[in-house]
Amino acid sequence: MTSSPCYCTVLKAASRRLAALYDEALEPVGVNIAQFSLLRRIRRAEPVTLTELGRIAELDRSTIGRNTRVLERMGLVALGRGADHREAVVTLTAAGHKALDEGEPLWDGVQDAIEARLGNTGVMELCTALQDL
Amino acid sequence: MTSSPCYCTVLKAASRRLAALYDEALEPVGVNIAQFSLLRRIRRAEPVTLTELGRIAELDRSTIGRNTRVLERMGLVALGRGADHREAVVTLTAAGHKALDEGEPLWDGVQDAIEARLGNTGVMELCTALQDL
DNA sequence: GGCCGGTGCGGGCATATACCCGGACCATGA
DNA sequence: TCATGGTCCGGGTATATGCCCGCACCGGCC
Repeated sequence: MTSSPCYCTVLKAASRRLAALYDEALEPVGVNIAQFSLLRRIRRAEPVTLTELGRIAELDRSTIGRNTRVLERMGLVALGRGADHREAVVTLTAAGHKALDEGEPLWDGVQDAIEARLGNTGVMELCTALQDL
Repeated sequence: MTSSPCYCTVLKAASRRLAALYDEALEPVGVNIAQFSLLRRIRRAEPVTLTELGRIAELDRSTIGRNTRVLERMGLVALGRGADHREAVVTLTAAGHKALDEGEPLWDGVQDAIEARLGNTGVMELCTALQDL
């Protein structure tokens, strides 16, 4: 057997390269891909608690809390308390919706570029493999 | 067109899951997969400067500098100055070699598990796609 | 020999990420 | 009612990552 590459390292490197692509495209909107993705998840689940958001995004709850607070400082989301006073409830602000609307076409551009580079089968295979990981 | 998933987000999530796998396996050695991977790169290129290491690992030079300093604090690598007094030269310590030797079989185990899960074609397709990104 | 552009490093700043812990709150059972 | 266990959040700590800036050093050119 020839020595295989470290799948984790290869994945991380590709992840960083890809993130840089998206970040550059989203630069005019003032958010990075992690923030944009989080905004989209919030829009889909809104109103949503931090714990639920963490579950959806497969992120540690404390990570979600911190990332959400960054969006709050940016004025893109609002944090409030739910009926259950333990829960922190997240909702999008008008500026948050605007950022999503402005970012969407830019994001689409990157998605299209990637699909063009990998081809339909390539994309399909990639998604299948990532899902199995 | 059905809406496609954000390739970057999917990739990052898979990357985190995978890292957790490797980290758990390497736990007895006391290093995480990022550190283990960096140690392997150092062993392959040793003696090597930080800038060169960053180029190899596709990481920002300041990132490599910091990560290497963590390994230095752990006693796994030694940092010195080269003939060119601007350069910081990295070499493995005995403890660094030991960590690599101990980690290798654990790392192999995770690699094998992944190959078993994806199958030969799956792994091949994944690597091809990641390379093209 | 001294100036000057180029190169390499480290520090500052910001975000992303995870683990652990303590405090607040809720619901249930005694 | 109230004690108990479970849930949720936030803060502390540590690593990972990138960008920018200033400092030190090197080599070539005058």
